[in-house]
Amino acid sequence: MPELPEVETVRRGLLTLLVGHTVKKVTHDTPKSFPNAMADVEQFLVGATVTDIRRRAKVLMIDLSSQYSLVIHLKMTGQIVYRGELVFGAGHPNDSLIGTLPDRSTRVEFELDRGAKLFFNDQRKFGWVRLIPTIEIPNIDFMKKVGPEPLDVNFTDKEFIQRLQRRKNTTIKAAILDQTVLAGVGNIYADEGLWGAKIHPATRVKDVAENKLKKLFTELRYILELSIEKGGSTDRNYVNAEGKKGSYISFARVFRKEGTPCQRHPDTLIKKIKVAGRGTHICPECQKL
DNA sequence: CACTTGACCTGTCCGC
DNA sequence: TGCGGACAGGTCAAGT
Repeated sequence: MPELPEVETVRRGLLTLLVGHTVKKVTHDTPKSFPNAMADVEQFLVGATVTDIRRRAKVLMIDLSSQYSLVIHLKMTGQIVYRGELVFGAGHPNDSLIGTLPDRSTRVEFELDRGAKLFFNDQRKFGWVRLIPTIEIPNIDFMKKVGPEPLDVNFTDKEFIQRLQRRKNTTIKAAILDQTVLAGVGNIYADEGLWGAKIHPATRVKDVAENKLKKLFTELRYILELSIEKGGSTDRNYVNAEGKKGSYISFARVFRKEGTPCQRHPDTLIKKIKVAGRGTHICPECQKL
Protein backbone atom coordinates (compact mmCIF):
# COMPACT_ATOMS: atom_id res chain seq x y z
CA MET A 1 0.00 0.00 0.00
CA PRO A 2 2.29 2.76 0.95
CA GLU A 3 4.36 2.89 -2.22
CA LEU A 4 6.45 5.79 -3.48
CA PRO A 5 3.59 8.32 -3.95
CA GLU A 6 2.08 7.58 -0.54
CA VAL A 7 5.39 7.90 1.29
CA GLU A 8 6.18 11.06 -0.67
CA THR A 9 2.79 12.50 0.31
CA VAL A 10 3.49 11.78 3.97
CA ARG A 11 6.91 13.39 3.58
CA ARG A 12 5.44 16.58 2.17
CA GLY A 13 2.88 16.74 4.93
CA LEU A 14 5.45 16.25 7.66
CA LEU A 15 7.69 18.90 6.11
CA THR A 16 4.98 21.43 6.88
CA LEU A 17 3.71 20.00 10.14
CA LEU A 18 6.68 18.48 11.93
CA VAL A 19 9.84 20.42 11.11
CA GLY A 20 10.79 22.64 14.05
CA HIS A 21 9.05 20.49 16.63
CA THR A 22 11.02 19.13 19.58
CA VAL A 23 10.52 15.59 20.88
CA LYS A 24 9.53 15.49 24.56
CA LYS A 25 8.73 11.85 25.23
CA VAL A 26 8.48 8.54 23.38
CA THR A 27 6.38 5.48 24.23
CA HIS A 28 5.90 2.26 22.29
CA ASP A 29 3.92 -0.93 22.76
CA THR A 30 5.77 -3.26 20.42
CA PRO A 31 9.57 -3.75 20.52
CA LYS A 32 9.41 -4.98 16.95
CA SER A 33 7.99 -1.67 15.81
CA PHE A 34 10.68 0.36 17.56
CA PRO A 35 13.68 -1.79 18.44
CA ASN A 36 15.98 0.94 19.78
CA ALA A 37 17.41 0.86 23.29
CA MET A 38 15.72 3.42 25.50
CA ALA A 39 19.13 4.79 26.47
CA ASP A 40 19.61 5.91 22.85
CA VAL A 41 16.13 7.37 22.83
CA GLU A 42 16.90 9.43 25.93
CA GLN A 43 20.23 10.61 24.56
CA PHE A 44 19.51 11.26 20.88
CA LEU A 45 15.75 11.63 20.48
CA VAL A 46 14.31 13.27 23.57
CA GLY A 47 15.14 16.97 23.39
CA ALA A 48 16.08 16.82 19.70
CA THR A 49 14.43 19.07 17.12
CA VAL A 50 13.20 17.91 13.71
CA THR A 51 15.30 19.56 11.00
CA ASP A 52 14.23 17.86 7.76
CA ILE A 53 12.07 15.10 6.29
CA ARG A 54 13.45 12.98 3.46
CA ARG A 55 12.40 9.96 1.43
CA ARG A 56 14.32 7.26 -0.42
CA ALA A 57 12.29 4.53 -2.13
CA LYS A 58 9.49 3.72 0.34
CA VAL A 59 11.60 4.72 3.34
CA LEU A 60 10.90 7.90 5.27
CA MET A 61 13.63 9.73 7.20
CA ILE A 62 13.01 12.28 9.93
CA ASP A 63 16.30 14.12 10.54
CA LEU A 64 17.02 15.45 14.01
CA SER A 65 19.27 18.15 15.44
CA SER A 66 21.14 15.39 17.34
CA GLN A 67 22.55 14.12 14.00
CA TYR A 68 20.35 11.08 14.41
CA SER A 69 17.35 10.24 12.24
CA LEU A 70 14.14 8.32 12.65
CA VAL A 71 14.11 5.89 9.73
CA ILE A 72 10.65 4.56 9.01
CA HIS A 73 9.24 1.82 6.80
CA LEU A 74 5.44 1.68 6.69
CA LYS A 75 5.36 -1.69 4.89
CA MET A 76 1.68 -2.57 4.32
CA THR A 77 -0.43 -0.96 6.99
CA GLY A 78 1.85 1.62 8.59
CA GLN A 79 0.70 5.19 9.14
CA ILE A 80 2.48 8.29 10.38
CA VAL A 81 -0.08 10.76 11.66
CA TYR A 82 0.51 14.16 13.20
CA ARG A 83 -1.93 15.63 15.66
CA GLY A 84 -1.30 19.12 16.95
CA GLU A 85 -3.37 21.60 18.87
CA LEU A 86 -2.38 24.23 16.35
CA VAL A 87 -3.95 22.27 13.50
CA PHE A 88 -6.70 20.10 15.00
CA GLY A 89 -8.81 21.12 17.95
CA ALA A 90 -11.24 18.92 19.82
CA GLY A 91 -14.11 18.00 17.52
CA HIS A 92 -12.17 18.98 14.40
CA PRO A 93 -13.66 17.18 11.37
CA ASN A 94 -10.38 15.42 10.64
CA ASP A 95 -10.76 13.51 13.87
CA SER A 96 -13.50 11.46 12.29
CA LEU A 97 -11.27 10.35 9.41
CA ILE A 98 -9.01 8.19 11.49
CA GLY A 99 -10.70 8.07 14.86
CA THR A 100 -9.22 8.99 18.16
CA LEU A 101 -5.52 8.42 18.60
CA PRO A 102 -3.86 6.51 20.07
CA ASP A 103 -5.89 3.45 19.11
CA ARG A 104 -5.14 -0.27 19.21
CA SER A 105 -2.94 -0.06 16.11
CA THR A 106 -0.72 2.63 17.63
CA ARG A 107 2.78 1.22 18.07
CA VAL A 108 4.82 4.33 18.84
CA GLU A 109 3.72 7.67 20.24
CA PHE A 110 5.95 10.73 20.12
CA GLU A 111 5.00 13.59 22.39
CA LEU A 112 6.16 16.90 20.97
CA ASP A 113 6.32 20.48 22.16
CA ARG A 114 3.31 22.82 21.81
CA GLY A 115 0.99 19.94 22.70
CA ALA A 116 1.44 18.12 19.39
CA LYS A 117 1.85 14.36 18.96
CA LEU A 118 3.11 12.06 16.24
CA PHE A 119 1.68 8.54 15.98
CA PHE A 120 3.12 5.51 14.26
CA ASN A 121 0.18 3.16 13.71
CA ASP A 122 0.58 -0.26 12.18
CA GLN A 123 -2.15 -2.84 12.27
CA ARG A 124 -0.04 -5.72 11.04
CA LYS A 125 3.25 -4.85 12.78
CA PHE A 126 5.35 -5.34 9.64
CA GLY A 127 6.58 -1.76 9.61
CA TRP A 128 9.25 -0.28 11.84
CA VAL A 129 10.81 2.91 13.17
CA ARG A 130 14.53 2.96 13.92
CA LEU A 131 16.69 5.67 15.42
CA ILE A 132 20.11 5.69 13.78
CA PRO A 133 22.89 8.23 13.15
CA THR A 134 21.98 10.24 10.06
CA ILE A 135 25.37 9.62 8.50
CA GLU A 136 24.91 5.85 8.72
CA ILE A 137 21.65 5.70 6.77
CA PRO A 138 23.37 5.00 3.43
CA ASN A 139 25.10 2.01 5.04
CA ILE A 140 22.00 0.09 6.04
CA ASP A 141 21.48 -2.99 3.85
CA PHE A 142 18.36 -1.73 2.13
CA MET A 143 19.95 1.58 1.11
CA LYS A 144 23.05 -0.12 -0.26
CA LYS A 145 21.13 -2.26 -2.71
CA VAL A 146 18.03 -0.21 -3.56
CA GLY A 147 17.75 0.90 -7.20
CA PRO A 148 17.38 4.42 -8.66
CA GLU A 149 14.44 6.74 -7.96
CA PRO A 150 12.01 6.49 -10.90
CA LEU A 151 11.40 10.24 -10.90
CA ASP A 152 15.09 11.16 -10.81
CA VAL A 153 15.72 13.16 -14.01
CA ASN A 154 19.13 11.49 -14.33
CA PHE A 155 17.60 8.02 -14.44
CA THR A 156 17.44 7.29 -18.18
CA ASP A 157 15.20 4.82 -19.96
CA LYS A 158 18.37 3.15 -21.21
CA GLU A 159 19.44 2.41 -17.64
CA PHE A 160 15.92 1.33 -16.74
CA ILE A 161 16.00 -1.24 -19.52
CA GLN A 162 19.47 -2.43 -18.58
CA ARG A 163 18.50 -2.92 -14.96
CA LEU A 164 15.30 -4.76 -15.87
CA GLN A 165 17.15 -7.07 -18.19
CA ARG A 166 19.35 -8.27 -15.34
CA ARG A 167 16.21 -10.19 -14.37
CA LYS A 168 15.60 -11.55 -17.85
CA ASN A 169 14.03 -14.88 -16.84
CA THR A 170 11.57 -13.59 -14.31
CA THR A 171 8.18 -12.04 -15.01
CA ILE A 172 8.04 -8.37 -15.86
CA LYS A 173 5.83 -7.75 -12.85
CA ALA A 174 8.29 -9.39 -10.44
CA ALA A 175 11.07 -7.35 -12.03
CA ILE A 176 9.46 -3.93 -11.51
CA LEU A 177 8.45 -4.87 -7.96
CA ASP A 178 12.11 -5.69 -7.25
CA GLN A 179 13.41 -2.72 -5.27
CA THR A 180 16.97 -3.37 -6.41
CA VAL A 181 15.89 -2.80 -10.02
CA LEU A 182 14.17 0.49 -9.32
CA ALA A 183 12.83 2.07 -6.14
CA GLY A 184 9.32 2.67 -4.96
CA VAL A 185 7.00 0.65 -7.22
CA GLY A 186 4.56 -1.67 -5.44
CA ASN A 187 1.56 -3.71 -6.45
CA ILE A 188 -0.81 -0.87 -7.36
CA TYR A 189 1.52 1.06 -9.66
CA ALA A 190 3.00 -2.12 -11.14
CA ASP A 191 -0.45 -3.14 -12.40
CA GLU A 192 -1.31 0.38 -13.55
CA GLY A 193 1.98 0.78 -15.40
CA LEU A 194 1.77 -2.59 -17.14
CA TRP A 195 -1.75 -1.80 -18.35
CA GLY A 196 -0.51 1.56 -19.63
CA ALA A 197 2.29 -0.11 -21.57
CA LYS A 198 0.03 -2.96 -22.72
CA ILE A 199 2.27 -5.67 -21.30
CA HIS A 200 0.95 -8.86 -19.71
CA PRO A 201 2.42 -9.00 -16.18
CA ALA A 202 3.46 -12.65 -16.54
CA THR A 203 5.59 -12.01 -19.64
CA ARG A 204 9.24 -12.93 -19.10
CA VAL A 205 11.44 -9.85 -19.21
CA LYS A 206 13.52 -11.28 -22.06
CA ASP A 207 10.35 -11.57 -24.14
CA VAL A 208 9.32 -7.92 -23.82
CA ALA A 209 10.41 -5.73 -26.74
CA GLU A 210 12.66 -2.79 -25.81
CA ASN A 211 10.21 -0.23 -27.12
CA LYS A 212 7.62 -1.67 -24.75
CA LEU A 213 10.04 -1.46 -21.83
CA LYS A 214 10.68 2.15 -22.75
CA LYS A 215 6.94 2.77 -22.81
CA LEU A 216 6.64 1.07 -19.41
CA PHE A 217 9.17 3.48 -17.94
CA THR A 218 7.25 6.46 -19.30
CA GLU A 219 3.97 5.06 -17.94
CA LEU A 220 5.37 4.33 -14.50
CA ARG A 221 6.77 7.85 -14.22
CA TYR A 222 3.50 9.38 -15.37
CA ILE A 223 1.45 7.30 -12.92
CA LEU A 224 3.75 7.95 -9.96
CA GLU A 225 3.69 11.70 -10.63
CA LEU A 226 -0.07 11.73 -11.08
CA SER A 227 -0.55 9.81 -7.85
CA ILE A 228 1.66 12.21 -5.88
CA GLU A 229 -0.55 14.98 -7.27
CA LYS A 230 -3.62 13.12 -6.02
CA GLY A 231 -2.15 12.51 -2.58
CA GLY A 232 -1.51 8.82 -3.15
CA SER A 233 -3.84 5.81 -3.14
CA THR A 234 -6.01 4.80 -0.22
CA ASP A 235 -6.99 1.21 -0.77
CA ARG A 236 -7.59 0.24 2.84
CA ASN A 237 -5.28 1.71 5.43
CA TYR A 238 -3.22 4.46 3.95
CA VAL A 239 -3.58 8.02 5.26
CA ASN A 240 -1.29 11.01 4.97
CA ALA A 241 0.39 12.93 7.78
CA GLU A 242 -2.88 14.67 8.61
CA GLY A 243 -4.81 11.41 8.75
CA LYS A 244 -6.51 12.04 5.39
CA LYS A 245 -6.99 9.55 2.57
CA GLY A 246 -5.49 9.79 -0.91
CA SER A 247 -7.59 9.94 -4.08
CA TYR A 248 -5.49 8.25 -6.78
CA ILE A 249 -7.45 5.02 -6.52
CA SER A 250 -10.41 6.71 -8.23
CA PHE A 251 -8.14 7.28 -11.25
CA ALA A 252 -6.94 3.66 -11.34
CA ARG A 253 -7.50 1.87 -14.63
CA VAL A 254 -7.10 -1.73 -13.49
CA PHE A 255 -6.21 -1.96 -9.81
CA ARG A 256 -9.21 -3.34 -7.91
CA LYS A 257 -11.29 -2.84 -11.06
CA GLU A 258 -12.01 -6.51 -11.74
CA GLY A 259 -15.39 -6.96 -13.42
CA THR A 260 -15.53 -3.42 -14.79
CA PRO A 261 -14.93 -2.46 -18.46
CA CYS A 262 -11.43 -1.68 -19.70
CA GLN A 263 -11.09 1.99 -20.65
CA ARG A 264 -9.61 0.97 -24.02
CA HIS A 265 -11.92 -1.99 -24.67
CA PRO A 266 -15.38 -1.30 -23.21
CA ASP A 267 -16.53 -4.80 -24.17
CA THR A 268 -13.77 -6.46 -22.17
CA LEU A 269 -13.86 -6.72 -18.38
CA ILE A 270 -10.83 -6.29 -16.16
CA LYS A 271 -9.73 -9.62 -14.77
CA LYS A 272 -7.90 -10.50 -11.58
CA ILE A 273 -5.17 -13.12 -11.77
CA LYS A 274 -2.13 -14.08 -9.71
CA VAL A 275 1.39 -13.21 -10.87
CA ALA A 276 4.57 -13.33 -8.80
CA GLY A 277 2.43 -14.41 -5.86
CA ARG A 278 0.40 -11.21 -5.89
CA GLY A 279 -3.09 -10.22 -6.85
CA THR A 280 -2.75 -8.83 -10.38
CA HIS A 281 -5.22 -6.88 -12.50
CA ILE A 282 -5.23 -6.94 -16.29
CA CYS A 283 -7.30 -6.23 -19.38
CA PRO A 284 -7.23 -9.59 -21.21
CA GLU A 285 -7.63 -7.74 -24.50
CA CYS A 286 -4.75 -5.24 -24.33
CA GLN A 287 -2.41 -7.35 -22.21
CA LYS A 288 -1.73 -10.67 -23.90
CA LEU A 289 1.00 -13.20 -23.27
C1' DC B 1 23.89 -16.73 -8.70
C1' DA B 2 18.91 -16.45 -10.37
C1' DC B 3 14.60 -17.20 -9.07
C1' DT B 4 10.47 -18.65 -6.18
C1' DT B 5 8.07 -19.38 -2.03
C1' DG B 6 7.00 -18.75 2.78
C1' DA B 7 7.03 -16.00 6.96
C1' DC B 8 5.96 -12.02 9.33
C1' DC B 9 0.87 -10.09 11.45
C1' DT B 10 -4.07 -8.73 11.99
C1' DG B 11 -8.50 -7.51 10.20
C1' DT B 12 -11.98 -8.39 6.83
C1' DC B 13 -14.71 -10.91 3.78
C1' DC B 14 -16.74 -15.13 1.82
C1' DG B 15 -18.91 -19.58 1.94
C1' DC B 16 -20.97 -23.10 4.65
C1' DT C 1 -24.98 -16.27 13.58
C1' DG C 2 -20.42 -18.50 14.08
C1' DC C 3 -16.32 -20.35 12.18
C1' DG C 4 -12.60 -21.56 9.20
C1' DG C 5 -9.96 -20.23 5.55
C1' DA C 6 -8.40 -17.17 1.93
C1' DC C 7 -6.71 -12.79 1.16
C1' DA C 8 -4.50 -8.23 1.58
C1' DG C 9 0.81 -6.76 -0.07
C1' DG C 10 6.59 -4.99 1.30
C1' DT C 11 10.58 -7.18 2.26
C1' DC C 12 13.69 -10.63 3.82
C1' DA C 13 15.10 -15.40 4.77
C1' DA C 14 15.16 -19.81 3.24
C1' DG C 15 14.47 -23.03 -0.28
C1' DT C 16 15.09 -25.01 -5.18
